[in-house]
Amino acid sequence: MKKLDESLLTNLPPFRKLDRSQIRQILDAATPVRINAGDAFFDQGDTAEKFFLLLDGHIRVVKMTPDGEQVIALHIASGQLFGIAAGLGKATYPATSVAADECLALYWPNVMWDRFVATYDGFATETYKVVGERLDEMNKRIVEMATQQVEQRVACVLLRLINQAGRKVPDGIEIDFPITRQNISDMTGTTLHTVSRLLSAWEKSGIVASKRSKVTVTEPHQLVLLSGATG
Amino acid sequence: MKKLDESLLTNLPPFRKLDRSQIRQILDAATPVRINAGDAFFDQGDTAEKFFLLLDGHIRVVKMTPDGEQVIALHIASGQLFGIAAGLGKATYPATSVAADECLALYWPNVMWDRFVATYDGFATETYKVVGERLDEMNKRIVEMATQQVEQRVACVLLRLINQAGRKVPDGIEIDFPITRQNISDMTGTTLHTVSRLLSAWEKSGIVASKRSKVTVTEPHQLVLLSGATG
DNA sequence: CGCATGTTTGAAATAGGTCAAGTGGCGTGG
DNA sequence: CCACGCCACTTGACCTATTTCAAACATGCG
Repeated sequence: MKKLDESLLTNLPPFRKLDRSQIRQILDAATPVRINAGDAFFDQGDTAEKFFLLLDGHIRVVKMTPDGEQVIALHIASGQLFGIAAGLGKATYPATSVAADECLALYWPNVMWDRFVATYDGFATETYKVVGERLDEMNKRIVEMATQQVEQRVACVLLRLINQAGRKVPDGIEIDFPITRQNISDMTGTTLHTVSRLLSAWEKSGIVASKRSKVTVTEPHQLVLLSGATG
Repeated sequence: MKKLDESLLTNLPPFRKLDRSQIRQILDAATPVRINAGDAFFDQGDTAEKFFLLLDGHIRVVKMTPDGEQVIALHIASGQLFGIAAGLGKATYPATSVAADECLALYWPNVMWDRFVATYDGFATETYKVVGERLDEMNKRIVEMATQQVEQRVACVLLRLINQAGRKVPDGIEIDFPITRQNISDMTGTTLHTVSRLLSAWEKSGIVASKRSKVTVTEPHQLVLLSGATG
């Protein structure tokens, strides 16, 4: 196995305060994994034995209900830690991590978690900051689901996605990974039919453009208006 | 100010591993506060300068939307830390903490947070375990809101409440703090009318009994059935 | 080229929200 | 101690956003 390049980690929040030799140590302890779109790094309920860092690609964090329905709790973009059950005192992963596109990640065994926290200055702080942000995001979703109509929720989700995984293209901002109407409905607690109708309508008004599994927002501002300005 | 009794903290998770002298130190650094039902320890958006431990009473964690609607994110029972923005790298409190009944709490200035984490063994671990549990709970709520109908959501909330703050009474399990239909609707993303209709119906079937601002579940098992078994 | 997967769209059905009106307990102040 | 007013609660009637059902229609991969 060839050595991983140190530049992979240098600029990521959890490792920002570390020097080259520390990063070297961390990398030498890491195992790389690559998975295809649609596959999972781990499943909900699996014993949590490792924690991960996503280097490339996008992950959908999916929860399954007992009766088979699924809900997408959030997305993870490259550069972020995930599967950190270890850090939160959990024995099993609370959700499944499905690759939205081809993904490359590193992982470490859980025993390293405490070591990282103890040894590397800033690792704990930066990490729990990320946890705080996820808490916030989930909070916002709860509020949205509780107070807003479907149209606004879908608008919010698209805005959030272009913020987290948007790529500038000539005619607007494109969501940088494959995403279906069904996916969007799993994020908003609605049906693919309703999402389809909404996107069709928005496409007619020139707010979005979409192909199969691909969405581009052409008029973000219009979408903000539709979203009820909650973000 | 008279000295606080050490037994207050001895059996709470964050302090479980500490000895008497350590607990003494912690208590000596704490300030007690008492607030009335309906008042708030802090408001959403306030600069986060302290973190709290609830000794007695029940708190509603409330988020306000820009347009004045409110959503109850979760409840906090006595013995739990709250307002721990500090530990998650946040500069302001993300929600308002309203007392559901008369509340007694201790607080410490934020600077103590890092000290606690560094000095007291087990404090960080136990605390982040609590964060993990809240994440879980929020997750569950998101899934519920996304997949279940109002009736099931309300059933779930009642079950959760009797778990977290239930008190055995002759005719069932009572929620140990005042709670209105409006409160329940703020927790489930519905209207007080719908909640009222549901409770009326359940009261007719003998599943619950309720007075003004008081709910008792008489047939928890029936409620589990109605909840769709997600919990 | 054909199948699987994703998408569109109409029509019918409904859960639950909105509107409106009224009841009843309870604490306060006279 | 009583009456007043507030606040929580209830209930009916109506209305509509969204889901459900059903049926085609694209698109792209093997």
